[in-house]
Amino acid sequence: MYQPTVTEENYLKAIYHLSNTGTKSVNTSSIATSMETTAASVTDMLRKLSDKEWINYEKYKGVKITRKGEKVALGIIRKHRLWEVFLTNILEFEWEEVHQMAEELEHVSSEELIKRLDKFLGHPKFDPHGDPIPDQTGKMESHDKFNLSAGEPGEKYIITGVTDHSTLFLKHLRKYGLLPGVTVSIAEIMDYDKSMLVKVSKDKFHLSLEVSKNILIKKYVSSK
Amino acid sequence: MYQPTVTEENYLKAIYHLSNTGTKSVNTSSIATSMETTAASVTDMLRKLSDKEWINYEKYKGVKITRKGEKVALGIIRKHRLWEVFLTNILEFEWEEVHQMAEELEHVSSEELIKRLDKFLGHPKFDPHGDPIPDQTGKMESHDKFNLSAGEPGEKYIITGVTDHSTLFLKHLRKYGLLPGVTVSIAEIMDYDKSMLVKVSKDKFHLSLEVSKNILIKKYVSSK
DNA sequence: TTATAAGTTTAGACAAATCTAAAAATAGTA
DNA sequence: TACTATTTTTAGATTTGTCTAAACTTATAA
Repeated sequence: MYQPTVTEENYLKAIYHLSNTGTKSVNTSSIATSMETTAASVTDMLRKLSDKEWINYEKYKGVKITRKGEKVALGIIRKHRLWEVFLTNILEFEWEEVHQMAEELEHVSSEELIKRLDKFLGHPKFDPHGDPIPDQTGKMESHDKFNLSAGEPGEKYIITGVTDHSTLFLKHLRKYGLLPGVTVSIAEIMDYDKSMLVKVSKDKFHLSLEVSKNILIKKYVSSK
Repeated sequence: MYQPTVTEENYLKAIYHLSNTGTKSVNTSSIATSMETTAASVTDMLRKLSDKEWINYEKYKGVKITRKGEKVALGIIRKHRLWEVFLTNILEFEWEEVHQMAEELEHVSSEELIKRLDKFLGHPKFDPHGDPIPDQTGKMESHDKFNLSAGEPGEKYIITGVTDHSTLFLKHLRKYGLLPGVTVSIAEIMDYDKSMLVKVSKDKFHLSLEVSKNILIKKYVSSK
């Protein structure tokens, strides 16, 4: 068993996310893009990760994360999301401010620290952006989320998360009060540009497709 | 203005501590010892730190930290000690467990994070080991501490800190309940080996010189 | 005051993570 | 199918922080 370096942890996290989010296969250039580095650097790192059995890698054939690698990635993601909860709930940061800090805090190594932090925070199941927090074994909730852009006029939904985590987008949503847990109902969808009119408590907003595509929702059901 | 690397931060912290704690000048080998590295590595680093104006360094002449360097060091020490308070007071770690975790947390860069952590903790003036926490400008309390080994029989003192921060020593002290804030009175000092009999609330303990030398105290004065 | 010891610096090398430029392999298309 | 474009890998360098071994300074002592 090897102890991953900070860089290796970041690569594994990126590969994990690309494996689970994107539709296309995880190739060298997609990793390079997400890590903001060159394809050559990625190739070097893939060999290292493969040597340590965190990924299966064959030259020119792309990458598949192993069970071991997934365990490392989920550990980092767990830390990241727990620290995000700490930063918003305890230190009262806004949800768009916490990502960068959590990127650093996630690499603090102590397992006992994260165990106690989890307990202190009351074992939260979701981070401030609605992303599920893996438990110590790597398991996490994943209620069937779908895009607000796929919602239907007249229906009521609860916001459960976002797919764009950029500061700019999160700030934009907060302006409308469109946060996880909030109830929205779709008043109208425009045929022309697929933009929609939504009702949030007493306010009505016009959301572009660009925006609605990046909001995750679940069906509204009264009582829980 | 440069942004120090983690390694540079650790060197500056070590140099700051050697400048303020030890009696002898800060030379290459003392830094090497405290950083657990070789003299050659230290020489390389001293040139870098000097280039960035965090120290004044002349070959073969030793090192003096600059105002700028001191500011960096005090920033790290502030973070370290605030995180130690967080780990003991909020996450309920024991005082001998927190040092290693704080060594990692101190390098998390956000100034705003540390500002909010400080506020959340109630602007503590001392860490769990009794060491003063610098404020944002680098100022800190420094009430005239002295060694328990220099105390006098019949006198009453309050423990204010320790000079040995090792886990082993801290665990040892906790066994006796010898923590910062606790009142001790010296019942007797043995001529032969300078060991002492001390009273802590209702218990009496025998402390070797080795131990009493590493406990910091101040005179007891009733009411504050 | 000269010899030796102790401490410090230089020289040269290495590992990790990165880069650019060139070569090789794969994919897309006429 | 064969040519071209895209993607990926290799080769060779660079930077940071480290090392060992040798050379050099300063301190100590006969």
